[in-house]
Amino acid sequence: MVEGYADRFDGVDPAKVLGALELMRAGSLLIRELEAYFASRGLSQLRFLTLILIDREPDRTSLTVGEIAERLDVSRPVVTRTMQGLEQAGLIAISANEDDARSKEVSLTRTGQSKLGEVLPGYFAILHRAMSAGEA
Amino acid sequence: MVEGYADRFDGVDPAKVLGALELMRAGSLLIRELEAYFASRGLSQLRFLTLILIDREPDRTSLTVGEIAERLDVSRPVVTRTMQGLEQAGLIAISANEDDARSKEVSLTRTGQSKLGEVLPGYFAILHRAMSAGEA
DNA sequence: CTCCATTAGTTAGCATGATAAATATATGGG
DNA sequence: CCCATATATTTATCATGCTAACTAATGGAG
Repeated sequence: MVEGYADRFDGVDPAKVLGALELMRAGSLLIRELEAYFASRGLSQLRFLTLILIDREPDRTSLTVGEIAERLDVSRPVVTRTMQGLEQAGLIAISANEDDARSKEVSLTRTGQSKLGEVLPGYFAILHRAMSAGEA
Repeated sequence: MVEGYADRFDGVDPAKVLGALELMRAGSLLIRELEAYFASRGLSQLRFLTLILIDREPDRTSLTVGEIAERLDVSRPVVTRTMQGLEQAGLIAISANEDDARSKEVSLTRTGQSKLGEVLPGYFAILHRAMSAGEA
């Protein structure tokens, strides 16, 4: 279908257009697969990535809402909402920042650490398989 | 960051994991860029793809809600909602199917055809540029 | 012919992304 | 010291995807 259109525009290479469409498709499918995996374990991609991020932070055991938003490249309100869910699930603890009362520190609970360890192997397995199988 | 984890799981190739992460990242960025482009023209990806789909259908000038859902791989309720918006915007017309009163035929209006022609070059330009520049 | 399972579409409600505006705290110039 | 501005987070609202449940129409078995 693309060729019929692409012919009509200068400087457009149908192969590249198809590549871009394939990229979006493959990316979306992988994201969808991961969301399903996480959902079956009471998580979501963003919840999971938050846990990893705090776990892997060198020299510290907590991050602020703003830091999480920046590093995961999502808006702060989304992080706020996600943290509320994670706290209710007992996977993180939220405490005051001693130096700045505006800020909050988010750290993993033991439960959060366990959950992370429990979910990681499957996560990498899905990523690994995705690149071994379908993708171009 | 990936290596530190991947080492701990058998059969996981960090390069493939990184490739999968890059795939998701590139796909998401491209989708985001297209959504921004369409939003600036009163469309969305799904609205645009619907217009294209009807326009390119051979031998017919309309499609049903179900056909659109199936071909674009989205759920029917999403198509219903999207068609309501497109109809209000005057880009499509919805009429009864003579043979089956449950079904509806969605066709492009002149305005819809113009809008499509107006937006297509920019669309292909974005796809083309995405594959020429950033992607691995 | 009638009844019931199936099909087309819609409505209701949830999740997750965004932006704009509200709230609370910090901080620097006068 | 006080106010204006800036920063950290939250609240409110919107967009767009989903599934489940509802309505209306179809069509085949008996």
